[in-house]
Order: sequence, then structure tokens, then C-alpha cells
Amino acid sequence: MICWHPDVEYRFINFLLFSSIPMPKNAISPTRQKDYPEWYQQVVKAADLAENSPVRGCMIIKPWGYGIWENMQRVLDRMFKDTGHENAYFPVFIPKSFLEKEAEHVDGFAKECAVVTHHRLEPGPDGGLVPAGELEEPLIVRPTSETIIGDAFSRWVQSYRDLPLKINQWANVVRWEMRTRLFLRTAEFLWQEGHTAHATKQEALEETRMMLGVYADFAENVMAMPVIKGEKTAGERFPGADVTYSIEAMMQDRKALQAGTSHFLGQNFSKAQEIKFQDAEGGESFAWTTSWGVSTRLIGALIMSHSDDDGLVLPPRMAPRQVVILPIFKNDEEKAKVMEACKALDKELKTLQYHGYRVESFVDDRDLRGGEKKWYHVKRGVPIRVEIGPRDLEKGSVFVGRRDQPKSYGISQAEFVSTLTDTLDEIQNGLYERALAMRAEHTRSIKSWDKFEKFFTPKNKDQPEIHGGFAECYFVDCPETDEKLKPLKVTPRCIPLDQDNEEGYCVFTGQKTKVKGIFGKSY
RNA sequence: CGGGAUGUGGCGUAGCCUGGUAGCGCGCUACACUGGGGGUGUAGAGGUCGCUGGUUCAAAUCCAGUCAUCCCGACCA
Repeated sequence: MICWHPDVEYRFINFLLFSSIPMPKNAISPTRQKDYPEWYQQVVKAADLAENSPVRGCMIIKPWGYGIWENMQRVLDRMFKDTGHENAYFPVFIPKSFLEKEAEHVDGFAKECAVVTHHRLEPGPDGGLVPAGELEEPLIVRPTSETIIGDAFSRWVQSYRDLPLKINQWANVVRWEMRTRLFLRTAEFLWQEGHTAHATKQEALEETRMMLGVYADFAENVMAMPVIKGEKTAGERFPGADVTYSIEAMMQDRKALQAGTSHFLGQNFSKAQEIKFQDAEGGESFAWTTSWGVSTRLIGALIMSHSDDDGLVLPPRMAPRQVVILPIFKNDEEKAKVMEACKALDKELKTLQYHGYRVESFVDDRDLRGGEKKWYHVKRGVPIRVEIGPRDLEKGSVFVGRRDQPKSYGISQAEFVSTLTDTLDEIQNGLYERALAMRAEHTRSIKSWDKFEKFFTPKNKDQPEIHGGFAECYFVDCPETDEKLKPLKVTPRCIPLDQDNEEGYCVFTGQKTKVKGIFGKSY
């Protein structure tokens, strides 16, 4: 600068601050890189999925979030029925004595049970209401329903002809957690729990694995979320189960999320609750039972699998609405024409079928500024935005924005409609491929403790950056292994069902073994 | 339940150290301009500073207690 003058400098700074220098702008702050947990919270908020409730640890699921859950329910419910299950409903309250029957089960859940001790409120001395009418036997708000369903099963099952018994219920459960996060861990959550009883061990085991397969199929093909099917180690097993299987997914911060579990309960619950039957030979046997479940946690998994720094990204098969139509006009005259065209397109799109269901589209004709409206839908993860304005009407075209890519493009309306379901599939598959590539990039086969330790240690200890991932290691499931992992906050996620059966040495104990496990930090 | 922090209009916050009855941003309302993009301007509405008590002429500001929330641990879908 040749001559300096305060005013000049002021204008220069002003220019820098307010002129239209294009700055990379994201709808969500902070970004994933900067503060992943906070990013997650902001996405939930910006997409209007849920909010914290007046009751600590509980959440209010808002329409857009509940819409996702309804889609999950719809698809899963059909899958359950296709594999021979029926829905039923059991009470939210469980007599305390029921929970006491299975020792391991008690240990697992007692610490986090909500207990009902009274059945009435009376005016208190200070004007408020105080509980009165103490119950003779306290009731537990179900943390899971093995015990109360098992009790029913014990009455329903008499003969081998009553088996198998395959029941599912959609319900809410309560677990009084210390620390909660929307969708990932809440004190009350929605889920489905399947409970089955079988005449033979073999059949029960097959059921357990089949349902694990159903979950994996759903996660990968409907949620576009790649998962690893595997068995849980002893330390991670469901309280009271002989074998616990799970599907494990990698989130974008490279932490693992258990997305669904399927338990082989052996005869533990049937013996505790006397689920027994007379077999064909006239002898008396205990049934073999299973239980399996997924919860609203899947919504958390969905968010963290695909979303970006502009907010939620929904795979089309999960989106409550696949298409939003945005009318663009300047005056009433244009509005009339544009709205007519929008409604016609909306109607036409709704006649299309996508994976067995109607395509859901809607016209957003709210009186909002264009940009605001666009970002509203970007943040909510609507897969496809269609803009229609006067110019498009003349050309018979539409302007299309896809949530999975930054750029918009023009296309003839006829072509848009005829290729819509293909485009949706392209988005759906693209999201899966992207998540799969991300997981592959951060999965390592690790053979030494040194490398293992390094893999899971952040460079910056005070403000840990996103690091680690999945480590695939030979290991022996024993207390020594668990102890060694503790300081790293790494846990065995699962023992994958796919094993190559080659021999190696346990990374933690040095013992010879054929078993490989997946290790990671987890939610 | 251990360690740390916070509690001010719908949301986010300044003020608190050095007491003198609240300021800002976003949002909201109205109008105008603008209109393929989260724009601009003008005018408004909205709080007594978590709760209780104390110190003081005077407290959002100091003290005590209490409740709630958040973060870090132990526990967990």
C-alpha cells in the first residue's frame, strides 16, 4: 500500500469481512473433524430428529426422527413375519420376583432398573403431591422382557407340538443409564425384542443365527450400513445368555457401534422359569430359548454412518420422504402456474414404487426464502430436492439437487420421473459403498502389541483427534486379554463368523490360537 | 457414586473478580425492498438474572444451603 489512511484500512478490513469472498460454509458447526460428539448433537438438532425431554435421560422423538423409526419398523416387521414370527404385546411392568429368577440376569440389569413402589398420589403437607399406597411387591419397569415373556411361555408350552414358539414385540424399555446421548443411549428407548422357544438346541441356535442374518441384511441393504457379524466374547455377553451374536458397524469417528444383538439363551431361562414340554417319547424337557433385538439406537447409527458437515444424509430407503419439491416464483401469477406443476409432479411421483413402497414426495410451499428452504431440507437429509420455476415450465425441465453430491443439475421432467427410482438406488448404493470404503480404510490386521497400542493411541492426548479404527487380531478370550485392553479403552467387538482358520499368536497373551477378533473403541 | 464446571428473555451468551435494579447475537412479529437461494432495511414484542436464606442503604454480582444440568470416570443396546 502506497499511502496509508485510517479510512482506507477500515474499508479494506470491511472488504475482507463483508465482501463476497467465497468461504467454505457448512450448515453444521463444528465439523466432524473438529468435535465429533458435538457435531453429532448438532446434526440431531438441525435435522429436527429429537430433543431432550424434561425428564433426565429421556428423549422426545420428533416427527422426522419418528418417521425414520417407522420406516425401520415397517421393513423389519415384514422381515420378522417372513421368517415365521408373530407380534404380541407384554406389560411394561414386571414383578420384582420375576427378575430374581435368573441370577446372571439380575446382576446385569439390577443396577439400572426403574422401580414402581406406589400406586397413588396424595396431597402432601407442603401443598404438593406425595406418593401413597405402597405396593406389596414392587414392580420393575421392563429393562428387557425375557422374564415376563418367559413366564407366559411356561404356560403356553406343554407339548413339543407347541414348539417352536416365535414371538416379537415392539415396545419401549427403560434402563436407568448414568450418561445418555440422544438415540445412542437414552434412559427410555424404543425397540423390538424377539423371543423364541424351541425343542432342540440346534434349532434355537439356527434361529439365533438366522435373526443375526436378518439384522445384517437390514443394516446393509436398507440402512446402507456395512456391518460385521460375529460372536461376543464372554465379557461382552448378554447377562444370562450362552452365546451372544452382534452386528458391529464403524461410525465416521472410527468407533464401533453395536447395532443389533441376537442371543442364544440355552436352557438358562427355561430352567429358571420352567418352560418345559413333553416330547414325542413322553419325556419331559426344557425348551431352548433365544432373544434378539434392535432399538432406536439404529437411528444414531444411521446418522453417524452417512451424515456430513451439512447435516443429516439419509439413504433413500430410510428417508420418510425421498423427494421434496420446491416451487420457485416471484408473483401470484407465476405462483399459480408453478404450484400447479408442482402438485402434478408430486402426484405422479407418488404413483411410483420403490422397494415395495410408494415413493414419498411432498411440495414445500411454505412462505420461506428460497435459500433457507433449500438448507432446511439439506440439513434434514432429504435424498432429492426438485426445484420448479417459471423457466423450467417453459422448457419442461426440472432442477435437481442430490443430497449425496454437492452439485445440482437440470434435466427434463419426463426423464427425471422415469429414472427416479434408479437414481434413488444409485444414492442408496453409493452411500453403502462410501461407508464400506471408509471402514476398509480404517481396518488393520495387527499382529503385535506395540502396533496395537500405537493404533489406538491418539497423537494429541489432551484433545484426541479421530484415530484408530478396527483392528483384526489373533487372540484368546481370557481375563488377561481383557486386563491388557482396559487402559487403552479398547474392547473386543466381536469374533467374526467368517474365520479363515489359520493359526497365529494372541496379540495380548502370546498364546497360539486360530481365533481372530475385531477390536475397537466403542459407543 | 467419585473428580470438574455451569445455571441470565425461545436458543446462545456479556456483565459477577472491583455490589447500585440488565446488554448483545440468533430466533420471533409487522412493514418495505429483494427473489433459483440460508439476503437487506425500519419498527416492535419478550427477561428481573435456577431456588431458599443471609450480609448490605442497595445483590445477577458477596456468603451459606439447596435443586438441576453438562463434562471426565465406573456401568451399558
